[in-house]
Amino acid sequence: MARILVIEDEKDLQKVLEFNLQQAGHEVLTAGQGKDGLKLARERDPDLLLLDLMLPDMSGTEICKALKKDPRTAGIAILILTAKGEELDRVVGFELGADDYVVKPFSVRELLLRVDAILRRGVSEQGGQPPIVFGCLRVDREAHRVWIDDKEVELTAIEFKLLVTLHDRKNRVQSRTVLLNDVWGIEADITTRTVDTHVKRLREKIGAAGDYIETVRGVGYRFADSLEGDTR
Amino acid sequence: MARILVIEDEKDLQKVLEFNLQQAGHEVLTAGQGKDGLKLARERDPDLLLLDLMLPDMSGTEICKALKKDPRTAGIAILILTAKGEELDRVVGFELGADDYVVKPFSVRELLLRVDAILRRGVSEQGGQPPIVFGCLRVDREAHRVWIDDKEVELTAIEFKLLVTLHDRKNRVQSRTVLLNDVWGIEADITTRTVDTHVKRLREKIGAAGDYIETVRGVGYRFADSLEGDTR
DNA sequence: CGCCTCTGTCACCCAAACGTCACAAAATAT
DNA sequence: ATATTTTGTGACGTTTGGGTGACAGAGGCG
Repeated sequence: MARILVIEDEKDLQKVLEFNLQQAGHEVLTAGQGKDGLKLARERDPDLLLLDLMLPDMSGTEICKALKKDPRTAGIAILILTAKGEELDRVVGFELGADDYVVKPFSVRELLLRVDAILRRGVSEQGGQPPIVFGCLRVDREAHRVWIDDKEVELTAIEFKLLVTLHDRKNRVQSRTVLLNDVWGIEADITTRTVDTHVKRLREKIGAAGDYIETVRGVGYRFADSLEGDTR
Repeated sequence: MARILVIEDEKDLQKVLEFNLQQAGHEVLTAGQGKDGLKLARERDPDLLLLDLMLPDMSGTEICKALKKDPRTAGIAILILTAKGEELDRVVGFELGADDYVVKPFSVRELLLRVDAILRRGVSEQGGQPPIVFGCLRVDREAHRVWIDDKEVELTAIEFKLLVTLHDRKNRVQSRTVLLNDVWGIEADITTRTVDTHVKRLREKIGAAGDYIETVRGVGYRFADSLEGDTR
C-alpha cells in the first residue's frame, strides 16, 4: 500500500485511475490542475505521482522540475502519462527525473503493473534521500541502523520509521493523526496512546537524541531543527 | 558509452529502449528476431545484449547458449528481459551466463540503472565483479563455488544467487519483495515462506558465515557490513 | 489556587513475524 | 523408466513487538 497522487485534468481518466488504484489497495489523492497538484505533493508527501503532461495551467515538466529541485519532494517517484510522441521525446531522457512513463492510451492493467514495479523498488529503499546526521544522531536508511554517539542502538521497524519521518519533517509539527497515517498507514483513530507510547520508547532508546523530539502540547510532535540555541 | 544490442520483437518497447539508451550516451543496435540478433552480435561485438526471451523465431535461451559457447562472443554481457508468468529461465538463464534479468514490465529507469551496473563491472572486465572474500567466506562467482574456512560447500543455484545478491548489497536491508524480484525474478506475492526457507537453508549450509546474514524484523534481511562490533 | 485537559508511563495480552519442519511438486540425473 | 536433488508451500511453535487501558503527573487557563 502506498500513497499515490494523480494529477490529471481529464475527469473520466482521473476517476478510472482513482478507482483502480484504490482497488489495488493504495491511498489516492487527486488534482485536476498543476497548481493544486504541487501543493498536494508538498503537503502530503506521496510515494508516487502519476503526472499528466498536458495540464490546463502549467506543463507537467515544470511540476517535475519543481518537485525534484526541492529536497523534501525529490524522493517522490514520478510516472508520467503522456499522449503524444513529441512530448514523449522530451521527457523520455529522464532529464526531469521521472521514473517511468506510459503512453496514452494505455491499459489500466499495464499501468498498475508499472506502478507496482516502481513501488517495489522505491518505497522501501530510496537511497536518493539525504543522509541523516544530526547532533549525536546518525541514521543509515538503507541498512536500517541507528547510532547515538557512535554507539549503535536497535530500533524496531516502527520506531525506525517514526524517527525518520519526524526527522524528514524537521521543525514541522506532526499531529498524531498525521503520524498514524504516515507511519502506521492507518486511518486516524485518535483514542489511543499508541503514538505517545512509541515516542516514549523511541526517546528512551535513543537516549540523548531523545531531546530532539519535542512535544508540542495540544498539537503533536516535532523534530528540532537546530541543536542548542532556541529560536533564532 | 558502450555498444548495446537490443533483441526484442515488440516494436514499441524496442523504440523506447533504443531512444533511452541513446539518450544515455550509448550506441544502440536493434534486432527484432533471434537470427538477426545473433548475426549482429557476431559481426558488431557489442558490450551488452538486452535479450527478450520470447522471440518469434527462436528462444532467447538458445541465443544465450550460442553466444556463450563461442569464445568470440562469450564476453558479451547479457541482460534478460522476461515477462511475468514466463517461467523458466531465472535459474536457467542464470546458469547460461546471463548477468542479470529484469521482469516486465519494468520501469525504464530501473533498466537503465541495471545497464549501468553491468557496464560498470564490464569496464574492469574479467568476469567483472569484485571477488567475494568476507571473513571465513569465499566465493568464486564464475565457478559457482563457495568455501567456508577453506572447506567447500555445495549450494544450489538459488542459494548461490541469494548469497551473492545479499553480499553485493552489503549492509542494505533487502525486503522479501525485493529479493523475490531480484533473486527469483517473480512478482511479489508474499504469502509464502519461500524466502525464509531459503535463507534458513543457506545459513545452515554456510555454517559460521550464516551469522553474516542478519534478520531485520519487520523489514527483511541484510548482509553484515563488517565483522565485529562496528561503529563508524 | 483549583480544575481540566493533555501527555508520560506502565504492564498486560494478542497478533504478526519469523524459524523450522515435513511433504509434495518439479527439475534433474541415472 | 526410476532415483535423487532441488524448490515451493502450508502448518506449527516460538518470540517479539505493538496496541490498549488505567493511572499519575504536568501544563494551561480562568
